[in-house]
Amino acid sequence: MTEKHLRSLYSALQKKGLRPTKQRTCVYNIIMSKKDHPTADDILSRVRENLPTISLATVYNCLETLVDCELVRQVNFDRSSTRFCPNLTPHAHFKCSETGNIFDISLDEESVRSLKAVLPKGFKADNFELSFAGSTTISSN
Amino acid sequence: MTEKHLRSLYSALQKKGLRPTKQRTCVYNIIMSKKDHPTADDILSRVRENLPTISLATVYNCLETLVDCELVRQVNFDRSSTRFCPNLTPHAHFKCSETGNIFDISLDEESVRSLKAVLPKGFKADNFELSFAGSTTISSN
DNA sequence: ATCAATAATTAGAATAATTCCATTTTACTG
DNA sequence: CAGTAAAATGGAATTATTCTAATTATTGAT
Repeated sequence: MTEKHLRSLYSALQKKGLRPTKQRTCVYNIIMSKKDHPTADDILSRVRENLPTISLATVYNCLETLVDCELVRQVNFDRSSTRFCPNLTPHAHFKCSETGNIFDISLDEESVRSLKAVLPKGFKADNFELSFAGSTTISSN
Repeated sequence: MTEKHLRSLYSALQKKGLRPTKQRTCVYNIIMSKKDHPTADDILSRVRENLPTISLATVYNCLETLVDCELVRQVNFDRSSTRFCPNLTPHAHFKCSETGNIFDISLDEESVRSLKAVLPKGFKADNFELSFAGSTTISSN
């Protein structure tokens, strides 16, 4: 599993002529190893368990690279810090107003189609973001 | 028209025991008088044409009040400054990657229903945000 | 393997948007 | 119109992020 991820990472980096440094590898592994939505700060502290001297600037650099390579996704909720998401399948997000927990809501092809169908002629979307806020009885996933 | 807005403003404020100050009134009028998506800074400079001494902090305070009273809506695109939107009907946003222009995309009831239908059992949404980024042949509205 | 060239990391300073705070001003109530 | 509570103000503080200049690591060629 980590092997598979390593290969995706290396080939995606190579495609752009970027180097597979230990910082990039570690940041990527950390994100892939837990299906949540950590902030750059969260990632910094998780990564520091393996690379105690990594800097926040590097974490930001690595994250930017990984997002550019489409290996991870960026999620924003209002003005709070950007979160990062290992889930590359089409999905929406739900944020519980009480707990702050964030859930991935998977979208089937039909939903994605009907989503994009709201756009009138003349608009071509490269990407979309759909997020909900509310309450849930689900504790976590 | 401004008369109608004034009445909505006053009654919404009254409902919460808040005072209709000239700053709040002016910020509200400015937002309602142009169907775009200004930032707090944009609003500051527009409002200063009428109230030259208003401060940015007050603009932020007024905007917070207006959002709480559900008289205007807040829109966030990634990490850029929050924008404010006079359109209270259900709609999505489209941001043109080339020009930065933001368009309201109106949603009929059916679309809103199918949007909310993506939520599994156990999730109850108070609100949602749907935004697209891409390119468009439409210049502006 | 070694070296130069280039890319990446680092720490800390800088920036941008927003919020906080202490003081002054304003609006409502009696 | 006086007193009180709310709101406005200017500036400092905060938060998330980006920039900068110096150091270190990686890669490709010898």
